[in-house]
Amino acid sequence: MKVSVTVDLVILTIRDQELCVLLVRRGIPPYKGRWALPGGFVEDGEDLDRAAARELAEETGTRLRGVHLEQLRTYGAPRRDPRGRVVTVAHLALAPDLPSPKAGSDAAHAEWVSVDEALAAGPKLAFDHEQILADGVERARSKLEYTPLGTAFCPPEFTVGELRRVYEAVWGHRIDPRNFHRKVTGSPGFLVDTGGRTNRDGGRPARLFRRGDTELLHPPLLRGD
Amino acid sequence: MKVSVTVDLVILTIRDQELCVLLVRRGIPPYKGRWALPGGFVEDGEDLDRAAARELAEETGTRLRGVHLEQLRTYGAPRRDPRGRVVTVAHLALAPDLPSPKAGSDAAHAEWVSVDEALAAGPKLAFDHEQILADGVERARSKLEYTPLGTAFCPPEFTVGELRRVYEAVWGHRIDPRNFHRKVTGSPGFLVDTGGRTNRDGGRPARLFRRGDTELLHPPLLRGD
DNA sequence: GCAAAAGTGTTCTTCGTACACCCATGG
DNA sequence: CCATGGGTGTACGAAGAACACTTTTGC
Repeated sequence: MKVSVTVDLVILTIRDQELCVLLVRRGIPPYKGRWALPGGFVEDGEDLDRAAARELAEETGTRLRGVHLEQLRTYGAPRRDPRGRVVTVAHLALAPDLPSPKAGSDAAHAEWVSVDEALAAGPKLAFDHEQILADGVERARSKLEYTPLGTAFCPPEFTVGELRRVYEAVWGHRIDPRNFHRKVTGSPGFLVDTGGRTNRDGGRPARLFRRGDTELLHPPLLRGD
Repeated sequence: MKVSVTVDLVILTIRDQELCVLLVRRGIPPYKGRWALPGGFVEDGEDLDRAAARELAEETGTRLRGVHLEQLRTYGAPRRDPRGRVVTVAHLALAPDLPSPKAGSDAAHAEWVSVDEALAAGPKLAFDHEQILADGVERARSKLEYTPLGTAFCPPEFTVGELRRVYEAVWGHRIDPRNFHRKVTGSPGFLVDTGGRTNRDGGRPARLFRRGDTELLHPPLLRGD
């Protein structure tokens, strides 16, 4: 049996201290007028990860510098798309706060929406995208515990305070700044001190860091909620 | 673009203190004579999880009592199957030690193979099944840390010592029996004391337990390797 | 009695949490 | 001066690691 295969993207970022997802407004049926996750068909001869990267670049209008992209899960319920059998390989992307999609670009129809708002009661999202978004958010929350992926939400150079506010936005609660500082600076391979300083956050100037090369955190940060 | 979609299964169990995977010997090209993961095409109107459950039942010849089944990852490199574009949704199953596949049954061609042997150097497996198996084993190892899924390898009633030997087989190293005992019996919702006892393991009779209803372990067991 | 496995107690150390306190800037 | 955020020190308690020790069976 032959089916169509698409990739759908859960692209997360932090804007104004809130976890946000990139959504597009559907212009044609089915689900016309509803929000949907960006995505598209896998092309001939194209690997899944490659298709996801292509869609990500098209929708955000950026190169993939510093953006984390991974496969999330595949959704293939028989009637998830009323037009026919479509299996979608969902991917999760974590991106720094990108400039808003510009009018006139490919991504003009895309908008950042607060995750809380997108998942609020009521069928706001097309297809099974509410489930996909919820799975993506849960994956992101849990990956921040045992990987250094919080840095994927930050610009190339960032302060410990900025990184902490990322974790606070994703997990939805306050973290003790003193203990967080000790934890991340003491975790080998997590952060690299650039030697630079900034006072853009106010108060005493803070050290600037780049992400380190570790993939896993030992011991993990704890959500503690 | 239309493609074929299959489900492939990484079915793990413990036999003779070793982590084993169920493999089938391919009788037709491509990769004729090589080992492969069991699997098959997703049928019309069939959900992915349902297809995986059907294949699992067919290959093991058992109902799904106590067997854990979850989606693993999707593999869709353009040339992973020389016959054409095939995307496979791999699933991971953890099963208690099942009776050996009987001659004459659907699963007569299937055999339990040690994971170490299946992943040893040299191209023993068909397609990209070596990668899929490696991903499945890694998923299983890591899930045993923070979920009570070690019990999925055990019969309905089991002793703490039997459960410990499961962890030792999966992680490949010894665990202190005294600390392990305290850890699992003290973890709320992990184990339920049936009141029964057995001396099938020799030595002092051990309490028999059933799995509890928790899905997550707080705090996790640690691999510590 | 001896071997083997179950189960308990104790000690040491590591690590998370809470919070007092000092530092360096802007206004 | 004060407010704001950066960064360090310390004390308490929970949990992991190591291991001595007792219990209950089979042989």
